[in-house]
Amino acid sequence: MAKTPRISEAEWEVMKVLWKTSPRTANEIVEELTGKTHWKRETIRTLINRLVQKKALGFEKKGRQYHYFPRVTETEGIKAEAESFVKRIGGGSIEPMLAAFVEEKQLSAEKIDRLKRILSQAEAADEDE
Amino acid sequence: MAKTPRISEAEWEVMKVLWKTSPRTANEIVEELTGKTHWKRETIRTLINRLVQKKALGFEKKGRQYHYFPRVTETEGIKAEAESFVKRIGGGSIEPMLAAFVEEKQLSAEKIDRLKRILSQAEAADEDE
DNA sequence: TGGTATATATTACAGATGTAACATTTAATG
DNA sequence: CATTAAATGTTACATCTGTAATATATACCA
Repeated sequence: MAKTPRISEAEWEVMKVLWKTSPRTANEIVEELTGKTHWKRETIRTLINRLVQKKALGFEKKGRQYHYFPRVTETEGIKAEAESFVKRIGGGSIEPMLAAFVEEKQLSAEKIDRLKRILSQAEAADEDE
Repeated sequence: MAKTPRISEAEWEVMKVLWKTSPRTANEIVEELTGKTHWKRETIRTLINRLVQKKALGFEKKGRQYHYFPRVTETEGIKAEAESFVKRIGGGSIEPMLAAFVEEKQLSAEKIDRLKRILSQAEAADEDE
């Protein structure tokens, strides 16, 4: 798989729309984002175009309209962000990060369980080596 | 506390040096980073100056030299990054992130334990509400 | 005290990002 | 077929980042 392109913060909002449902036309994307953001149509169009250039989005021409779809999966996107985060904090502790998650209440009981399981696996693998 | 300023990727490397030991002179910072990076002295000086402007660093004049020190703690820095990460992925799952950590082998058994404990606490708090 | 070495300060410049305006193409309608 | 409305495409411009080069101030030595 090719390297996940670097997706900026504003561009991410566009990706999220398409990760939810795709393909979608530019207008549909604009509609979804107007209300969530204060961006003008043309701003959103610029973001879409940049994402196409970066090959994070693809499109299919249907008559006069383009139907956009992601070429990077949400999981790939998140993983790339996570890696950049890890690289950045380097040796730093990741506890403040988990703490931030907790504060933001991003963690349902179910999610917590899944995370614990991931950690347990890591622990087991650790012992192996 | 004032808002943590936004610290770029390259700037983070400078912060990390000072989080390890501070205060330090520009030359000491340069010395530490030469070898780790390929940056020229002047590049590093630029980063330092920008960080001072952003108030992420402070300094004390000692004769001709400045002695720099962080005005943002490492924990604050990590927390800010984490928040930006959370905000970015929004509803997305954080599992790929933990998976990335695991892959990067950033997690010692001890760390894993601490993380599990944080998760357990979150779980408990969850039940409370 | 004037020159030199060494710090710091100013300026540079290209690419990425946020945020749009303006221009062009083309499908649909009269 | 000509006009228009709606897509898409091109250009803009300020700020932030990465990556330096050049200029200036100043402490110390001769």
